[in-house]
Amino acid sequence: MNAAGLKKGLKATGRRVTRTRQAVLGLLERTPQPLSATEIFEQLQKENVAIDLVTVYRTVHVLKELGLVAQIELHHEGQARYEIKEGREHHHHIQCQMCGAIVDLLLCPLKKITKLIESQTKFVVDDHTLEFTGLCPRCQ
Amino acid sequence: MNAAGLKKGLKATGRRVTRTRQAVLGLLERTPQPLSATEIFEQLQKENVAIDLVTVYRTVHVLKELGLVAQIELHHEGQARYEIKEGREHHHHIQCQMCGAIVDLLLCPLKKITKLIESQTKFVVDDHTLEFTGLCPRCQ
DNA sequence: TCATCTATTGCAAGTGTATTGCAATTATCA
DNA sequence: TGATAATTGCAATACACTTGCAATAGATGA
Repeated sequence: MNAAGLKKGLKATGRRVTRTRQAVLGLLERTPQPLSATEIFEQLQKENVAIDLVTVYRTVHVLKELGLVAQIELHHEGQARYEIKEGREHHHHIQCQMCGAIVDLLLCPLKKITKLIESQTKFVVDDHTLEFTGLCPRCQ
Repeated sequence: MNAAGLKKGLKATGRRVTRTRQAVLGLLERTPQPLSATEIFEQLQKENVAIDLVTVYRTVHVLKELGLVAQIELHHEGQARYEIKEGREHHHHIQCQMCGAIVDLLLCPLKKITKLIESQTKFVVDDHTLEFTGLCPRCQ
């Protein structure tokens, strides 16, 4: 686990290194798919890590602030998911509408398009979301 | 108002032409921005159209099924918005993170990219979401 | 026009995700 | 080790949206 990065970030912002923060970060690091707060909660329960769902929410919030974790919102899912950000390229996702599987897309095609949008709208673009849905090879 | 389209769609699916359905469609047609269910509810109240919030939700659901209205979900807004679909090109939006203003983007750059993603992931892509956030000219 | 049938509506209650207040707990540091 | 302040768990709350059911109101045929 990126314990050093976690510790450094927490210290730098006057926060404490706790069991639960380490457990949540550790779980996200060893899970390939983005997890929802509920999934984090349930998985840690299974692993006998005592943690409240409220604490999961507060923890992912902190991890986001430290830049260690990214929050993603998939199409019509009605809940946020979290994944490790540190050491990974900016990317997007595709989700199967049958089985719910989530796969990373390794390209983000929006850099050029962002320039175009800025000149068209006179906005200063700060961020974007891009998510695809469809059928995965198994569910076709 | 596209009363003909509404009537035709409703009849074709064994549904009834009601005051509330006409009122919701009419409001969406004369409002340039996408509206949330609560905003539809409040605006119709102002106009002395008696309607319950529950009915707004049920109505936009029907209008979506008829293909007359599109549901959009902006970045971190936590609520869906609805806009007229009929007669309009497929498009996306940019929202100002200061004042909340929503502006249409007149291009969708994802047709070519969709092909690429399909060959990369072996998914069959069905839909996508793409939303930008930033600062509008006034708020910069 | 009126009666009948059934879709639609409003109200109340219920879901599910996420947040907040506060007292109890625990990490940190002298 | 003991003081102090951040963190946690629990209960309550907020908010978007949905569901059950009785009352209402379109649609249809006589």
